[in-house]
Amino acid sequence: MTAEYMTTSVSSPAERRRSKIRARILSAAETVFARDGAEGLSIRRLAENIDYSPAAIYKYFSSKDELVDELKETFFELILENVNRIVDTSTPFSERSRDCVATYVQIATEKPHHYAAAFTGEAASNGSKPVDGEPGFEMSKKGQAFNVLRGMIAEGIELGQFRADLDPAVAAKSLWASMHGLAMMIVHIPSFPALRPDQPTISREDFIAFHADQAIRGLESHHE
Amino acid sequence: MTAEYMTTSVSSPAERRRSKIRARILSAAETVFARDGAEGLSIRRLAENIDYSPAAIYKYFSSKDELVDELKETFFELILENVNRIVDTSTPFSERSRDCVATYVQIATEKPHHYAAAFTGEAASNGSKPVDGEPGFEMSKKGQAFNVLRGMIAEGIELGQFRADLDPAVAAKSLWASMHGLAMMIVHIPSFPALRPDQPTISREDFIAFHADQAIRGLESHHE
DNA sequence: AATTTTTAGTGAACGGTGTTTACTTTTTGA
DNA sequence: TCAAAAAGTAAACACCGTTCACTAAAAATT
Repeated sequence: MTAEYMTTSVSSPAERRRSKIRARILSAAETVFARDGAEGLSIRRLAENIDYSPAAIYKYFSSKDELVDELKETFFELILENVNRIVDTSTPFSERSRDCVATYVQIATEKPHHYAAAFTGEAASNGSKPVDGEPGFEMSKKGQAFNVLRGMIAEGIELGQFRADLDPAVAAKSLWASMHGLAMMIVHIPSFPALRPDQPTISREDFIAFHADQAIRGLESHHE
Repeated sequence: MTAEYMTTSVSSPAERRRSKIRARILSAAETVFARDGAEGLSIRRLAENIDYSPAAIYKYFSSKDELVDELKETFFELILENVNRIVDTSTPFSERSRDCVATYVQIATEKPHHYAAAFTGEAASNGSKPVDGEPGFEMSKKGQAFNVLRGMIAEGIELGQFRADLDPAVAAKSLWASMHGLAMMIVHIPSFPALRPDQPTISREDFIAFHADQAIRGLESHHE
């Protein structure tokens, strides 16, 4: 019992083979998902794509939800990476903070199905599993992204650029909600910021910048 | 052909009977929908509730989507009514504008399934029917609600409370997106503004007020 | 090396969905 | 009264996620 961990090296050939197939399933799923979203991804069609029987998928994933959850987590990894890249630059704070939130929206725009699914699946899975010994929100990629945002706001307060009476955690949630709203709008209304397919409004890029600016303005203190 | 409209009074008994049944279907659907949302509402269970065969529904609605669309439109009617009630009060503008957007979020919170469905179904139906002679966005309840918001911002600009360089239409969309984000957060994360079922954050009501204040601040001009 | 045990993979089925088709019954209008 | 239109239905179609009983292959144990 003591030397149990010596039975295999860090991963046996069998384990490596297994996770290779898992990855192949995920990869095929990712392709379909990016094109057709969560509803368009069916276990049956997925199985057909990789020449397996539908039941075979269940040897690697306990449910479709679990499979999709992995795609979502990978997506949040992508967001986190990109946001961190902005945070770590040395551009002036006011510019950097605006870039940071705009980038968040930008990525959501590029993978709309991922973004929509990442937030619309929550209720079902969150309500039914309050498993107490879980990894926990703080360590999930989503949680990490939130912490980056909160840190940024704390920095702004220290610099005197943001109002001193702000609670960074509350302000971060508010700012996040604001960006989330724009992301969702773009995801669900393809022509946004145009309300109809036809004409006249500013470009999406400019709108994102405006919205980010607007949200950051709300946090700023006004000393002149 | 000229006196066609005299064939019946404004509505024949047959027509009244028909729309009564239609209303009965919608009413039963509304009940299920409020409890279980769009996915939980099935034509088959609905038919069972009102002692009809599933196929019978299709004599009144051409698809499930059309049925759900009517529920959504009614919901937007509710939002519009409530927002208008605030707009028409004579409280000071800065308070009134905050109340207005907070009310929007409040109603979304009270009927989460309606709100979520109203925005998550859009892409599919919007992309495939650019019927050019349509009723049009401007006259839909959603469109009217937007116009109210834009009008409010225009008023703020005239009063000198909001920045003069704002485009009311753009600012309205940004403000709307901001409120939409909070509404969606609350809808999909039941514990929001708490990120986890357990502890410590401000009350939801206070958070909504904070968020509304934050968004309006972004619009304000700073004269002192 | 032989044998047991575990794992990978499958076909068929269960219960569910939205929707269509062919059919019967009822209601309506001339 | 009688043809036409509308209301209503049972049965089927084509999907869906998931489970079950089963076989074939690989791994582990003796």
